[in-house]
Amino acid sequence: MARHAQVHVSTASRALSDDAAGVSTETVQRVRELAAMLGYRRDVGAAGLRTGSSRLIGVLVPRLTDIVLATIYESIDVAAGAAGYSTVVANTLDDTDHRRSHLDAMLSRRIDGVIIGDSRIGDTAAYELQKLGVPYVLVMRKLEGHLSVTTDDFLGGRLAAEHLLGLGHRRVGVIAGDVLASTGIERTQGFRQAYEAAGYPIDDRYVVSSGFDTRGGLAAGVQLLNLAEPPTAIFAVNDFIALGAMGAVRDAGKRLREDVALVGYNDIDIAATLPVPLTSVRSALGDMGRLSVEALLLRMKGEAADPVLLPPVLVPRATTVGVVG
Amino acid sequence: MARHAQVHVSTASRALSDDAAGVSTETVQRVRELAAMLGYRRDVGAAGLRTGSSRLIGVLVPRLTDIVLATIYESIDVAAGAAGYSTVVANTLDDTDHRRSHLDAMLSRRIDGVIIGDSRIGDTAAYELQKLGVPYVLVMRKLEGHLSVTTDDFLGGRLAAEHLLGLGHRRVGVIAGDVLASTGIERTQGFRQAYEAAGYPIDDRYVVSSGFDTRGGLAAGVQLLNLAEPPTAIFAVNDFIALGAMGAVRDAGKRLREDVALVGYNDIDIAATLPVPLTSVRSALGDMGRLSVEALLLRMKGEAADPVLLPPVLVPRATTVGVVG
DNA sequence: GTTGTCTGTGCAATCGTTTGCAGATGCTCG
DNA sequence: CGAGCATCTGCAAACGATTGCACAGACAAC
Repeated sequence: MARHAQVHVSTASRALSDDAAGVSTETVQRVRELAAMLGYRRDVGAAGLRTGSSRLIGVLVPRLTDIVLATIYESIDVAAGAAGYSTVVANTLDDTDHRRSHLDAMLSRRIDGVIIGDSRIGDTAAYELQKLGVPYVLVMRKLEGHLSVTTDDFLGGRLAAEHLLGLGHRRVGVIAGDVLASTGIERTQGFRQAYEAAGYPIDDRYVVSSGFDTRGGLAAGVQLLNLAEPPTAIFAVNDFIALGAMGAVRDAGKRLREDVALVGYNDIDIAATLPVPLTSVRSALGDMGRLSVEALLLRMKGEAADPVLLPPVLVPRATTVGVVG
Repeated sequence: MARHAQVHVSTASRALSDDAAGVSTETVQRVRELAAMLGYRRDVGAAGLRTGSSRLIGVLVPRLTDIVLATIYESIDVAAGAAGYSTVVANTLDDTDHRRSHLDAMLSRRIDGVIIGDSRIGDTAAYELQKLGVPYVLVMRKLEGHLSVTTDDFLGGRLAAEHLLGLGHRRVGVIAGDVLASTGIERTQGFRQAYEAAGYPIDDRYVVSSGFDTRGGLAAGVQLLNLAEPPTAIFAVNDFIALGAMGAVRDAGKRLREDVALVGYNDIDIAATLPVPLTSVRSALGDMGRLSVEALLLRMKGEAADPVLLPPVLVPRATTVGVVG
């Protein structure tokens, strides 16, 4: 241990701490130099034992292979790092057992707070944390009664609907994602209500649920295109689903836009460079991550934080319009 | 603390430990029941303080938004979890400062081992860990003199070359990725050597480096297609680069396959469902993650582990062949 | 010269575990 | 019935840091 090196005992702790109050400048300097020379590293775990804070934030996501969540996690990690916290992330695969065991592991490490990115209707994780008194914030997906930082999914769905309505599409389909995730639910609701308000209510057969990945989009796309009167446009509640739907359109021998228009959601990087660039509703993923950390830090200080609802924007591309604006 | 609840003192520790030797079955049962009732959770950090093991494995990746690395990380986390370890992942963005600070944070948490997925030529992280005596394994990218688990990138490059040679392409371009990453280097070398062996050496102007993302692929693609005699086929050393190149082909008003054939690398999920499905060299990403954990666990036990070189397979699709086999 | 204030340092307890050692209890065997 | 042994439990010392408190010394004021 560095402290036993040359100098005194545990005055070193004070010397190495941020404010270093009550220690002579001279001593501080000497201790710090020695620490640097010896390659001394404070043991965060041991410090946490005493201070009660692990300086660790847990992040729950469905899957990191979903670029959307990976992007959010990246921004969370950056923001947390800037505040002096490390993050631990867990893939819960939208599965109760995985969530349980990962959350348990996090609590065993005396996590200081949790950012939940995988909540679903009926989910108990948030309630449990509430009961345990562990600060938490929901991100991306919301849940009634819990603080969340999300985009305005309802509005996003409406934007997609207005875009397609403006292009003259009357018979449209929706690939709605997970029926228990607020994102899929609200985007679908916003979309349907806009169509209904315009006088073209969408039949339930034209709304199919799916996984949030390419595979799910493919299957759902096939199902929609196999209807007796297939839709002339499809709204996919996320870009991966849209990519899968592209595969379905191709397999059905149809052309994107001319035969079937397609709108995705989130506007991930690759949407713009695809052979047929994808129209998508853009959400500010990085902001979401950053703001969720800010909200969590407030909660960890015991202060109140307000829910956040970021406004989405539709980016028109070749899957819906001929000439890109 | 649960132990002070009803029962004895720290016999509880023994009762809760895995083998529970030297404790009566009766006591074990009683303690465990009580622990369950009280929702007691062992503090891993405090235990680590005593035992010297944090049961934490650090993982260094360039970016999690790169699906390839996210996939590897997922499998690492699963394999580590099965062995009773948690993982912490860090985005180093292929940047020295980020790597330094993240590695420092990990060492401060007394990490038990590190899996390095972002090594580049000239990188010191591996040497530093070696010097500190912290077990580590390289994954995905190799580095001379360090244990690694990778796919046979040289062979993968050769497979791509043989495929294009077989289709009659003589003037080809390569988008080589990061010049300091072994993946890009070896895939490019394998590809070039196969072409050279076939009697069609590739001019340096037809080999351009790039970032490993869509953006980089787009820029490099534009550069290749702007050559006086543009290539009839392009080998991109990863699928995201290939996606970017697709954008370049589209922007140049050319058709995929007919005008410019395209081969990617890694065969990520979306490659198959694109409007024009992408020919790609598949590597067993999940296996790579799992095997890297196995190798690391061996090293952590002080045993020797052998380097692993997984064989890639080429999957032909519409960007190179008319009818998909 | 005594008292008081202030600054800088050291002491020791504490956080939640694990673990070597010793003590207690009950059993077996001679 | 006593010695010896096995089995179970408790004690206490670590692990590496933080922090309230007390103490030492310097200096000023009265």
